[in-house]
Amino acid sequence: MARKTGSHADITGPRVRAAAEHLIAKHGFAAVSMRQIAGEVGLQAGALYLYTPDKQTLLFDIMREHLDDLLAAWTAADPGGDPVSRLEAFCRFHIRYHLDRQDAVFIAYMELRNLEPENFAAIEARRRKYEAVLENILSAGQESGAFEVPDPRLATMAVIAMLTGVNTWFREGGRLRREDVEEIYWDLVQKAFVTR
Amino acid sequence: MARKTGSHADITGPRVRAAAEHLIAKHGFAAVSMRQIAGEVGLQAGALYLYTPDKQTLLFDIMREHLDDLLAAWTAADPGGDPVSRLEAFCRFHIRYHLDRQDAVFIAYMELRNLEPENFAAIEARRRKYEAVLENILSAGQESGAFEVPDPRLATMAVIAMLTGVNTWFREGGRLRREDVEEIYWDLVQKAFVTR
DNA sequence: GATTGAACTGAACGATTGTTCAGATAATGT
DNA sequence: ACATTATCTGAACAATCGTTCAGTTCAATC
Repeated sequence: MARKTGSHADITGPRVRAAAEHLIAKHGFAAVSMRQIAGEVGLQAGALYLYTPDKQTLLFDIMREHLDDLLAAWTAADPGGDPVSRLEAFCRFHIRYHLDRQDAVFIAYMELRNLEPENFAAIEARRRKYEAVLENILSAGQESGAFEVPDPRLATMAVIAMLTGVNTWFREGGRLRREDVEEIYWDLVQKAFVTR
Repeated sequence: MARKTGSHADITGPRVRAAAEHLIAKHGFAAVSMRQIAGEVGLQAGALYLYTPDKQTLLFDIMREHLDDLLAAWTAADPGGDPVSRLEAFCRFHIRYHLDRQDAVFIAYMELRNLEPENFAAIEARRRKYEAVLENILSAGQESGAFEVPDPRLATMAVIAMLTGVNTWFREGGRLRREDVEEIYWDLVQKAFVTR
């Protein structure tokens, strides 16, 4: 038997990607087998190779797409204008976007060491690009006098780590809603940097 | 051949632990084989089972010891007294201690999902104990009026994520010394919480 | 100097890994 | 109705996995 009614590559491809993303986020790249991924989609392992050249590329594509989407989404969300409102927009955007894609975020942070050197470099370049967004906002605010930022590079890493950390504890339906979290974190960031 | 001159379990045991810690931090638990660990120590894989009942326990012991040491070290470092100086001490302690044990920290954060449920619960309990330390300091400061902390639980997670994040970018011999990092982070935390 | 026992080797085990591929199937185009 | 082709199976591959264990070796003990 083969080819169930109405099944097509356009459907199976994304399903493979989604199953891989879910399983890798849950158990880790090295701990997930091609057979597990195939099983989740209802396929035999061999069929996966119609949709990816190998396991490594499957991981790389997940991470690359995540970071490309992230950069594109910020470009669309960036309000421009003064550093203060841009910083607020960035904080709220970062929390919201990352909470919406927990699996991909987790993978992009945890599986870096499973990337081959060439792929690692490609992912790191994109991450630095995203970090540069925040660093530029902080530096601009520092120069305009709107912020007091002793070390923009360090502050960038501190804020990103803090905001991304939300993913480790936030649970839907818990004590706080997303909007509450956004609000409190922005309050912290604003107290730490915005001049009064 | 077997048993090289002067080699004893008291020496080999810690060497196995150290090799495992180093390799797991670098490549991930699932990606490291018992043969690799043994090779790093100059043993055959079978010899490892004189020092650990199985691979899972090797991982668990590394994480458990790390968190037990962390809790003991804070107990020794806690200056007591007013919330402000305790918060400062905690921030500096956390950065210093984590920078000194990058491999163990990395493992304790990244390999949670490779723990069997029972072991996971034991590790999580210790982590919550450590988080409670900071939450208690923040709550005490909030009540005494020394701090303005809108949500102590969230603030705890935010600060720990921010401080632990240092490990992802700090490099010995880089632009900043450890003392500089301590200073700047404490400045951020103090601005965010301490009442003026 | 013989005996003991801790420390380790080396080979083996069944299971599982990523990947390949010839062949089977069913939807589509003619 | 037939041929084509995209899609998938099922079996096979060499390699590697964690773990076990009978046997070897050397240091300490008597």
